[in-house]
Amino acid sequence: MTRGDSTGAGQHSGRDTGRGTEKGAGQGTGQGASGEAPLAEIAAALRRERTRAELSLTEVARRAGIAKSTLSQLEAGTGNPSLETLWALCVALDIPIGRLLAPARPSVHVVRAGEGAAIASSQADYQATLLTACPPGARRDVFRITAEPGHQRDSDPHMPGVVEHVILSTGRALVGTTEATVELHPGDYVTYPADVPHVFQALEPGTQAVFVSEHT
Amino acid sequence: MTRGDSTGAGQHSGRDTGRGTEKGAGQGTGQGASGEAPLAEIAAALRRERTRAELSLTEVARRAGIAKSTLSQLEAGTGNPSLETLWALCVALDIPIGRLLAPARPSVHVVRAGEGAAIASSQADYQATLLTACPPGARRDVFRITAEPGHQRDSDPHMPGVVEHVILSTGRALVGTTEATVELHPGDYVTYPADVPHVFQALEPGTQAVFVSEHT
DNA sequence: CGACGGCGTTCGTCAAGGCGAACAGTGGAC
DNA sequence: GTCCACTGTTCGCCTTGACGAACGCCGTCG
Repeated sequence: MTRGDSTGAGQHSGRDTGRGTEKGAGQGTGQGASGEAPLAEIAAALRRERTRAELSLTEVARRAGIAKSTLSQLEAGTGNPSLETLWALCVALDIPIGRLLAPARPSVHVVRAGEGAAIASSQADYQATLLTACPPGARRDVFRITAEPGHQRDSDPHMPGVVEHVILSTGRALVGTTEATVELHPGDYVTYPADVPHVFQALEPGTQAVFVSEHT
Repeated sequence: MTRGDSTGAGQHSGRDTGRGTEKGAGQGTGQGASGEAPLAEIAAALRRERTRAELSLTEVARRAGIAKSTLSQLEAGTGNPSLETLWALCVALDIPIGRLLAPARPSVHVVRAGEGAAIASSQADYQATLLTACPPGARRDVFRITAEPGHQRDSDPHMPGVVEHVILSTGRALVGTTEATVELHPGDYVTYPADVPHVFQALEPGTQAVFVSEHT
């Protein structure tokens, strides 16, 4: 790995040349585009999923058709698996690849009005901000929401993997998970996992928002 | 993998498996096929995302800190990238890693698309209106838009099948195809095909809208 | 007790992934 | 026209991932 640069053993992948760029990491909920190889996370996830399935390392290796030594090293955080290896493991564990690579990310991510990577336009009086890109295969339904203050609308957790997005149009509202609620002002954007309890509470009369629900 | 031993799967020597490319199959079931080699898909996704970002192969390779030869081979469908390589590419392209590895998931989930426009809420002071349901497999990117009146923003046709949605938050705007333009007021929603010339023209200062781009 | 079968780890070996250099095409500047 | 900067591709070389075998470690059976 990392032929030219950095340490040989280098966990840290070195090739973060692009690191410099780091444009606000648009991405919204993305996996945080952290620059280092997710070796440790892979290792942890691998072991986690394996124990969850109550399988032995040997058994998983056998099912995946890879050497157990390889799997052992992987779970130890050593090594840098190839795509085929990863794929085989995911099939063996019957999990989507993303489960290994996209660690649970229960954070609420806000893009304030005026924040976010603005996409340059040839016409200066037009601005577009990418709030979140869409993972392929995902389903996204778009709602318009009108809410009045007073009660607080609690939602029970939806199916795992559901993510919700809210862009406040007018008024004010408290939005987010019950543990991490944010006050939104017009133009603000927030996204949060919806497979945990979450809330939408209008703070002003005539509060309106655009609501996007994303089912994986 | 697909070494000598193995049980069942993966006879092909792996690498050229994908030659077929473009298996329409995938989609719904995700990786259910347990078939090998998301190679072709990686290759396609890689090139797709790269062109989407309007970057050259050389540039992406440079940002990722990998040899352009490697990237070239990857986009050609040859090779079996390591995790570090994949990760570096994802960082360089500023996309979540799952975007490359696609297939969503296994769970059979019911699609209740297009059911009922207005969704009743248990709390009367909360209203949600379903503007549009999402066709499975579609990709939707969500933008926030700020526009000032004056010029008219014309857009050239995008790729076939692209559909755009606009929900106006504040102000007024003319939106739609060049042949059928509509004036939007706050709360209004419009959708139109974007594979023909279309337009977004703010009519009031500080016009804001939520913009959803849908690639099939 | 020793033998067996399970586990996960470590050790050489070999092929394959990744690298850099050299390669062919393209478009613009002069 | 040549030169230059750039694209993406194809070639040897070499590091490194993946392999199988051997290892040490428990339980359990004979």
